[in-house]
Amino acid sequence: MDMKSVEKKWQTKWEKSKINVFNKKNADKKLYVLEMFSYPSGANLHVGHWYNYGPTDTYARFKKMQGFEVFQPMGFDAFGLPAENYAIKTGIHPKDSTEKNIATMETQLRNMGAMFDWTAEIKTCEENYYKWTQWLFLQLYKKGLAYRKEALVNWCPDCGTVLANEQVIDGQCERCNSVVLRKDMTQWFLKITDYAEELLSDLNKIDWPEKTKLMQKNWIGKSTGCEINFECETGDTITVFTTRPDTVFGVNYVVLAPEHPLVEKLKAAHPERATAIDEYVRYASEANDIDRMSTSREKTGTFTGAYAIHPLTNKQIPIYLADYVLYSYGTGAVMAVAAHDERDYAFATKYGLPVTQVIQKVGGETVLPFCEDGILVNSGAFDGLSGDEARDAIAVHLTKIGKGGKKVNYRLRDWSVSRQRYWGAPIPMIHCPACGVVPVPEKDLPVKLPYDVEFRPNGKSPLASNEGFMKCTCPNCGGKATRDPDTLDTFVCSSWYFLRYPEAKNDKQPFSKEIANKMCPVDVYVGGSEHACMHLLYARFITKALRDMGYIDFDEPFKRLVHQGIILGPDGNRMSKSKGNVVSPDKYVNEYGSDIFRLYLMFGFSYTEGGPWNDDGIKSIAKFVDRIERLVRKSTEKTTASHNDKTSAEKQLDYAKNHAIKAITRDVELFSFNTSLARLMEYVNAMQKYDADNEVKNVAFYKTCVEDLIRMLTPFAPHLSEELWEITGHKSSVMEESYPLVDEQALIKDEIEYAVQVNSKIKAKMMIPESLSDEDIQATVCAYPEIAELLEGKTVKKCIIVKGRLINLIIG
RNA sequence: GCGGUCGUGGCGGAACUGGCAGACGCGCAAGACUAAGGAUCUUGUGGGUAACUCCAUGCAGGUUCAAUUCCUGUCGACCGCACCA
Repeated sequence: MDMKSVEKKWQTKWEKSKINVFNKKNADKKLYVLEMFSYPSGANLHVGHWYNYGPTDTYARFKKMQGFEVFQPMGFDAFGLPAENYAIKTGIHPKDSTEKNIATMETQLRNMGAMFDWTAEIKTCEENYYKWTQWLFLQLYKKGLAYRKEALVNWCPDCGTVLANEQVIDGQCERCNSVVLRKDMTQWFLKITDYAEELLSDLNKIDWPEKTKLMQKNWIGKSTGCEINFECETGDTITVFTTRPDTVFGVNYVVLAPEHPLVEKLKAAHPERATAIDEYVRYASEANDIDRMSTSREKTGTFTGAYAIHPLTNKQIPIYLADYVLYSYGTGAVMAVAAHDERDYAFATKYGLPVTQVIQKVGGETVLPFCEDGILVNSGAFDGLSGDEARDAIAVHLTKIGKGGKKVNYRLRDWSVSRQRYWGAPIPMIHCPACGVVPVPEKDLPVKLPYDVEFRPNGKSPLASNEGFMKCTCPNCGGKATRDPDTLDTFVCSSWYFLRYPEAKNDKQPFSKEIANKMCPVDVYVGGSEHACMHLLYARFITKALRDMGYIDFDEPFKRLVHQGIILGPDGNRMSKSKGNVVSPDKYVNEYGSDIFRLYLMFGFSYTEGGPWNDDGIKSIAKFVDRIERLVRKSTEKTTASHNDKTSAEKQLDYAKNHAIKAITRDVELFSFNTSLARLMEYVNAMQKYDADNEVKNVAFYKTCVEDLIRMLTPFAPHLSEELWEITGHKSSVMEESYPLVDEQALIKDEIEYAVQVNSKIKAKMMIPESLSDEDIQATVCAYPEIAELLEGKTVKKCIIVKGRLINLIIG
């Protein structure tokens, strides 16, 4: 079969019949199947795209044949750094290169033959989309979920620009490998931390891979502990956070992060330490990410000269600065318990500070630092309590005396969304000298991204140098004002796109509440696991925020999530141009066609595992397809020899068919495409055997077997199946057929083969009638000559029967 | 360092809630049809052994009538987080 022309033929027919377009009339049976949209980076689809989209399309088609009204849209995550970097290198404008790439990728995606509903296409870089991304930002601002603050950003001194976190690889610039520095800049943040608890607890509600849920859980990083106040000699209070209030009697010193605001006051109170403090603060601020983040780095710090008062013992506690304490977590200050914390122990040992043991190991010698739970000692009234008891009792006591109390902290930080980059959605904010920060009125959206901009990096936002863009009037007072020169992180664009698809052309709203509630959440979302703590977390946050603002009624964007595995290069490494191990799908698609290529992707790998590319098997898939074609063509030949009853051969074939239907129906649901195809192959083998062995067939029965085969194959090889369906004399599309249902009757066998074990070793196999009771089975087995021989002179102590599988006789 | 996933033939990979390990396919071998076959079909194929049988799911133990599956330890690969108090 000439797959090229067959594919073209059916793609054209599908296009004409609008079979892939979602039919709103059937919305009550909707199933929203979504693949993560692509970034239009290169011109051609790579194996990863195919591996994501091909098998998922099979799932979608399968569900459609089961009667669901499937909505499977496709679009492009078109803003972002690669296009801009490419522009910096080549001078080709990001808009031009992106549009060109999209055009090519669209063609390739159409040639793939997936049932994407192209009427719902989205491109995030188009005005009719980013207008609503800006609208989203304004709603978050109104709700108090977007705010501005000074923060440290990644700064590449060689490129002279700010880098996104994703552009920093192991503390280095991904482009020039310079060590990235930290720089203070005023940035927009989204308050994802407001949703930390719900983002954590709602993980229980969603059908996602456990691994991904765990990654989000760790990323959110809830820790339950206690805040404790230390009165400082300056009259200020240092609040520390600890998960180990049970060790509070062992506090040897208090540590502030070098960025802590109290540092200035302490310095003023202790001029003799001013030089040392200044030096240390400078040292800490100059440390780059690699050094600062390394756990093996030697602890450093300096004494402030000041003391705090221990809230329970009233002892004087020295206050230190050290950069192993992070300003951005908790209160930016900790109580150091050298005896029971490895870091504090290392620091105390280095600076000759005392180490006070307050926890004793249960059953064994206590070796310091001892960081596990034990029994309290040297802790006044709390002596003898265990860890849990002590943590509770001490927290309660601290609350009573007003020196602290229980507290929950999260590791999750607010989401920094300002990018000093050109190719993104402009932040719809205006800076007015008189009124301050003023949001752009919604009626003025979109804030258009100008085309003529010098986007080569010079350390400032590219838009800042574009006067036409920057100059504006304040919507509040009408005076001269300037626009925010930054653009939004592209993850903002992709945090809500699934809401837009059902109404991609709506020019009045981003989406309507009614349709969003009907179409969403996404029923099955398929994409790579690398987005676990970025896109997938952001989308959950935005969904919850929109719900709280009353725009939608559901809590979670993606009900079920599946990650495809990664196809590696033939050498077992990740595909990369520099390694020269990139496999291009085009070569195979041209040679074998899109159906065979996707069949091979499904058959050759375990979908969620992926693995090294190997094309040995692709020919075998081509052979498999040939066999089916021959079988189908032969079945259409005129034959007069027929009979109407069901012989045992037909019963066997019927069994094989229904066995395959049952297994495939179960396995496709689990995204287990390789086993689904294995069952389909078994069925084809059974048909071949029947065809070869039976000159005289039950023609009517065989015809349904052939037609069911085509139906069963349709989601896996849609073009081929349409062609075969036509060959068997049908005028309609096979995609309008129902997926065959299991006839359970056909699966009932008169006799089942049992494995017979004696003392857990297999001794025989025998056929046993289905209907026998356990007693009868045992009697039958014991009477079987081979077994009876082994039983001679022994008694059967126990007989274990696993219905339909195995019998184990324990004798002695 | 912490957390997680995974180790099965020459290869890709199967094995539902513990129940006949190796489904399906590749490769390989033999045969058939052939002038020929890189086409097609048939048969065989975990390892050792002449055979009865024995040994096999990274390694070492344990639980069980029964372990690829559960538990403990250990080695290796991969992924995520990483001074989070």
